[in-house]
Amino acid sequence: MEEILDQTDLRLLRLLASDAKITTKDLAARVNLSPSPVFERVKRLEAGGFIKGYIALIDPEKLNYGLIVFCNIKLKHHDKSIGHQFVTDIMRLDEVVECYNISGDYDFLLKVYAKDMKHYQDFVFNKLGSVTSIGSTHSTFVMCENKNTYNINF
Amino acid sequence: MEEILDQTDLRLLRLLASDAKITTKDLAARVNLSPSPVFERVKRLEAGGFIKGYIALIDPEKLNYGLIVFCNIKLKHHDKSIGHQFVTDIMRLDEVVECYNISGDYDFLLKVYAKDMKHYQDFVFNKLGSVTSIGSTHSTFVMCENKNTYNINF
DNA sequence: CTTGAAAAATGGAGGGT
DNA sequence: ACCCTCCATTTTTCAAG
Repeated sequence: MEEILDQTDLRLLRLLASDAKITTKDLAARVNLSPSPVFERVKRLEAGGFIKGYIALIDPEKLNYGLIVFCNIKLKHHDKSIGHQFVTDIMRLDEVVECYNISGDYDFLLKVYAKDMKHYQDFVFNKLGSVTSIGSTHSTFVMCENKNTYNINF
Repeated sequence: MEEILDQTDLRLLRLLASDAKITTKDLAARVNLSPSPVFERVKRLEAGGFIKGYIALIDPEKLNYGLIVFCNIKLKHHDKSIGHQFVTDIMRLDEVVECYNISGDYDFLLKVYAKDMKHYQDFVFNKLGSVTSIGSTHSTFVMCENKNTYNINF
């Protein structure tokens, strides 16, 4: 697999990044090629890992998940097994949509979706509360999501 | 538009949330229906705003964007026009993929993708540096992305 | 919801520059 | 190596019941 992308490949990635449902035919028209080479290029981009997958974006608010919280977490100790156990425990929690190991005062940053403050309180007390590797937490509440592109802008 | 979803609708949303390319035929098999009603349900979910769109997930690392930074921002002043100007300015920056108005010590939280530390430094000095509404910033660097589901888990 | 059928897209064969 | 033009197969899409 040759890992060099030309400008056409990049344009295809940008088009697919904003609309996974665009047809090969339309893609072809946008990059001034016929469908066949475009089809092959897209397959190459998929096989090469440039495209990790195609997903539908679901509106959380429509499903009554209106609250986004960034939850900073400090572990009790910093050995490898505790960190691994924490990640394993966190992976199971549906409310947690993202988890990052971070620099700074805290060890992990979670992005959490909750229905409301009551739900979030329940999440912190009952779910995070039973993750024994956690030392302390600090929650930052989102008042407004101003921008989310879901992909890098390259 | 009836805003009540049954279990079949929820299953369709979950299936599409993880794979936008699944065919109506396969969807139908998964929910034990024929393609036609599934097709109609999906159109209803799209029209009703439950599905906001379909996107390809691009691997940032493959495009040499290996650095994720959460950048906390404090504004100089807190009037409406300054906040609005800040959001407008931030929307233009390609490196910023997400922007949230948050509670706590800082006013905004940005998720930023950069090629490397040098690129991020340039972003902070040259791009954020020219956004005059910014008072101060605090950067948190991601060492490892442990989880990202890209959607709520409902 | 089902059947059924027209319109469109996919995915590949074969050939050209 | 890359692209094109067909074309069979599959899928989408929308009637009518």
